Amino acid sequence: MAHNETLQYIPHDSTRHHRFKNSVKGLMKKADELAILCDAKTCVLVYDEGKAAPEVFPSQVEAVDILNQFKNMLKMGQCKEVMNQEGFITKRIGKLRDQVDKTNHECEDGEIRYLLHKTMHGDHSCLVGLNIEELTRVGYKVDMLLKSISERMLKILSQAPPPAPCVTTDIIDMGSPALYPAPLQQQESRPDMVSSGGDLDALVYSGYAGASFSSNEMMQMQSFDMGFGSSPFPPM
Amino acid sequence: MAHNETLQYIPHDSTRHHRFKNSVKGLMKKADELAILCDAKTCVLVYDEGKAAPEVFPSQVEAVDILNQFKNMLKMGQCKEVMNQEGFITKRIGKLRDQVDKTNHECEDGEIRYLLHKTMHGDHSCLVGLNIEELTRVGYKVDMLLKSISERMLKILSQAPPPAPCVTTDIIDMGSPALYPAPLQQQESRPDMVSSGGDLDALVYSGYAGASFSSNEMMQMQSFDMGFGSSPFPPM
DNA sequence: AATCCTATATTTAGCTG
DNA sequence: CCAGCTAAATATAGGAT
Repeated sequence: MAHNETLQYIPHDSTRHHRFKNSVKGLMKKADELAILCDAKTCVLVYDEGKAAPEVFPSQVEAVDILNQFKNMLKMGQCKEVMNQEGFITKRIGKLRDQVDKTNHECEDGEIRYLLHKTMHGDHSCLVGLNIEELTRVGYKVDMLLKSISERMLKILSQAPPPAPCVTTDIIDMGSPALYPAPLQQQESRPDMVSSGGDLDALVYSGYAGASFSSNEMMQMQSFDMGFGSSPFPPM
Repeated sequence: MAHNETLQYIPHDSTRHHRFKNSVKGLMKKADELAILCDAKTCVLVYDEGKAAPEVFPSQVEAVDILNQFKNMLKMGQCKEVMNQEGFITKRIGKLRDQVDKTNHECEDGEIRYLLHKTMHGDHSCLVGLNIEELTRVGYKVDMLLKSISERMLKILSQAPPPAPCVTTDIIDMGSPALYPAPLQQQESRPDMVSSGGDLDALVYSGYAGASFSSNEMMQMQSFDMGFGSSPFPPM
């Protein structure tokens, strides 16, 4: 940076773009140095004005790792903030967290699955009675579900069919069982399930025409909606 | 960095720590410059070796925003990578994504809730038949649930009771209904639910002694487990 | 747009207090 | 641990290809 320049937005496009490129390069280099010299995990994201894809260091996959670590830390860190505000209970909470770690291993998954099951039916009130440990376990389960969904998205996208058939303005039908016979984990038919892939796909687009769930189940599902803000999955 | 120094881990503690501090400061300054001069959103995370809390720029809250934006972009961006690999279908996929945006608004939530409901019962095979749009909607629902859980954790932690009563090596019982009467969203009792807070709490600690769900439901829950990797919620 | 060039400004390592 | 100092190294702006 020039010594007496007033550090404000550069209006001239060419100059600004030039600067952007160089600054990003510099940032990345410094980040790399730091990571190597001090064995630090560093992550840099830079979104150019308006652009959708950011510059990323060290790489997208490593960045995601570090970002997850960060989000995880934040969740646990909320604990620490409270601690600092109320310094006198710091030690006690530390003890409790150790205790939580210990009891984590003593609990079986069954209870958590039950709580998750209830919550998915819309009964968020049942979360009210839980402590950190239990919420974490429920959260973990939910996160596994998210991962499963993400993996499905990736698989579908990487299986994108060559443009030979059936694609103009119609919605893509990658879900068609003819094109993508389900690899799937479990396929025994249960009384509360419609069979699989193709049927569901049809179901979605036909507005429930063939659905076979009870109105009781439907009510439970309706009550699941909550009004929270920003999410990796946009509300659309 | 000295010009001919071989860019490797600095073994001497004091020197390394000094370097760490200065480098972080430099990184942050550069990041700030870049953000101002080019109106870029920048985010820097640096984890010192072993330390739990990273250095963060520009701030924790802004970082979380940018990080969410990044994760969101990645999900949608997986599409782009495939596009680049198969350049000739780029335009077609672009069209399809527009179509997806359009149909997003035409679909009611009901179908998604139904799919989510099935998935939560362990039937991940039903995700196989879905396209990006639908997976995104399911993912959004799940994410709302994660948020709800996180909020509960925060609430519990910020309500951490002063160390007056009942805390030595026993697990903390913040969930006790006497201390934290449920504020709750919905409380009509349904045939498939045990009532709420206190009962559940007891349920968890007593190993299902009073649970009132069918063995059929239990089997469905058992099948929910999946084997995926890293998560903001540690497997414990 | 990407690269090279170079004078100048800024950053940094290693000390010293 | 922090702050100031200075020589040396690096980064940057602006112009040319």
